[in-house]
Order: sequence, then C-alpha cells, then structure tokens
Amino acid sequence: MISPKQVINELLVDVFNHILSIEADTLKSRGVKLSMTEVHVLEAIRNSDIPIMGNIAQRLRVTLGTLTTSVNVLVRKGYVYRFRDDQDRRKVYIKLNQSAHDVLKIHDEFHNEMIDHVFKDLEIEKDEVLMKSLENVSNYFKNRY
Amino acid sequence: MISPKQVINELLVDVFNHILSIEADTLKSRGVKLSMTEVHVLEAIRNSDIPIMGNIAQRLRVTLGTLTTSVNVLVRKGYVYRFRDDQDRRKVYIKLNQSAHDVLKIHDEFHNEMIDHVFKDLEIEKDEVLMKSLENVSNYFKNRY
DNA sequence: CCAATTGTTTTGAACATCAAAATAAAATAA
DNA sequence: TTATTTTATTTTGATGTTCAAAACAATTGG
Repeated sequence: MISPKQVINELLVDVFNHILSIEADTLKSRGVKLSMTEVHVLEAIRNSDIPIMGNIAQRLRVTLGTLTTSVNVLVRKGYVYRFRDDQDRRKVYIKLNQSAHDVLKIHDEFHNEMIDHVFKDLEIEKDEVLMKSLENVSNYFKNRY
Repeated sequence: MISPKQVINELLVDVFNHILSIEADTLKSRGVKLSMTEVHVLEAIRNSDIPIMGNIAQRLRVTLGTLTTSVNVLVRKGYVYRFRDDQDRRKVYIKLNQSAHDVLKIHDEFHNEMIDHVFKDLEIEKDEVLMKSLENVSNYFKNRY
C-alpha cells in the first residue's frame, strides 16, 4: 500500500523531471532556436529589478563565469546587449532586444497554458488551500538559504 | 496588481528552478560524490520495472547514447553493473550495487524531509484538495505525450 | 593614496547532451 | 533457410553547460 506522502512525492518528482523537456519541445515546435538554459537566462534578465550580472547570476543560481559565457552567446545571437553603469563603471547591465521579448512571449504562453490546464477542474473557492500549499513549498525552500 | 495565476506560476517556477540545487547541496553535505544527474540515473534504474537501457532512457527523457555514457561512468565508479538478457541478447540490464542503494537512501530522506516540511502546517482534511491539484498537474503533463 | 571590497571576465577542465553512424541480435518475409 | 527489417545498444564527433580559481578593473573607506 502506497502512502499519500509517497504519491505526492512521486507526482512532484515526475513534474520536476518532465517540465523542462516539455517546455523545450514547446519552444522548438514554435520555431525558437534557443536552449532552455538560454531562455531561462532571458527570463531572469527580464525579471531582475536591476539587471546587472551579479543579480542575474544569483537569481539563476549559477556562478558569474557561467553567466558570462551564456550572455556572450546571447549577445552574439542578437538577443541581448551589455552596457556599463555611468555612475559605477564596474556594473554591467544586460538589456533584452525585441527578439528576446518575442521568445519570452512564447515562453509565457506555455506557462499560462500549463497553469490554465492545471486549474481547469478546480473550483475557485478551493484555490486558497492550493495557494497556501504552494506558499509552504516556496517557504520551505526559501528557509533553507 | 499581480493575479493569483501569476503568483502560482512564479511559485512553481521558483520551486522548479531551486529544487535541484538544494538537492545537490544536501547530497554534497552528506558526502555523496555523485552529480545530481548521476543520482537521477540511479533513481531511474531503481524505479524501472524492467531496468534495461531503453526503458531507463525513456524514463529519464534522454537518448540512449547519453545514458550509455552515464552508465559507463557509474560502472567505473562501482555503483552499477551491466548484464545481458540470456533470452534476448540485445537487451542490457542495469543493476544497482549496495553503494547505489546507500546514495538513494540519502536521496529519499531529502524528499521525505521536503514533503514533511511542506505539509507540516496543512490540516489533514484539506489534503484531498492538494492531491487533486497535483493530480491535475501530473495529468496535464501525461496528456501531452 | 593604499587596502579592502565589489563586480565582472578569462581560463582550463569536467560533465551532459545530442544526432548520426556503427554494431549486433531477433523477428519476419520470401 | 537465407535475406530483410526491426529492435536494442554503443560509438563517434560535436556542442552546450557549468564550475573553481586566477586575472582584471573600478569603487570605497580609512
């Protein structure tokens, strides 16, 4: 007999293991030539309040060296560009070009579709419980840092 | 104003993005010398009903070539061993050694701890809603294949 | 101005991954 | 039974991802 805890764990693990490959398939089928890593770099740039290298690397949980190589490729491919802060010339800002925004739009649509499907059959009044659950998940991970 | 849908998406994305690095830290702090990829290969071997190369690769969603190189390393490190099926000599079975089971025990403990924390503050009678939600997530991904 | 701090890039190496070609055994068709 | 096709896996060659440590560069605090 399998416990509810085991069921939940397996579901979570399955989702964690599969979501990236499905996301990759979705982007490929829509003609996006970037890897998931590259798309996630673009996403992190967009979602950073102050999109300098250090902030973006921290958000992605990779070293700055790793991010530098990623950004080099994205600059070469024309998705982003760098510029230095005039006040503090150590800081390098990364900005998205239109092509990056186009890719992120497709990425966003994937996530919207995903969430819509997930919640299609759930009654609205129960969402509060789910939100609480997800908050617990999120807090658990935050507290481990 | 941010919508509940956006909140949920961000939480999910955060969890997906962070869980692997936390898992890696946990294993490292417990003295495990394997990468997360290698641990997940061990997990896929253990969880395959018939642990032959093709089944394991499918479960991991990687090509057979990728799996072959992973298994080569795991054999060299002494975590698994190969043997051919006597009936159908095309088939290669992968079996775990004790050291692999030891690593997976640590891995399992991480997941158990994670689930425990997540559900610590949730009342039992609401679990049904969460289970339904997770089932929806899982079904959504299954139906896309 | 000197030392310490902060921010980033470069370098060198290892790991992860794929597509396509090669190998090998089993199943099927002629 | 031999030839062909299908199934299962490995090898090969290339690219992508990542890190730690060293190097570089600008700012800040005594």
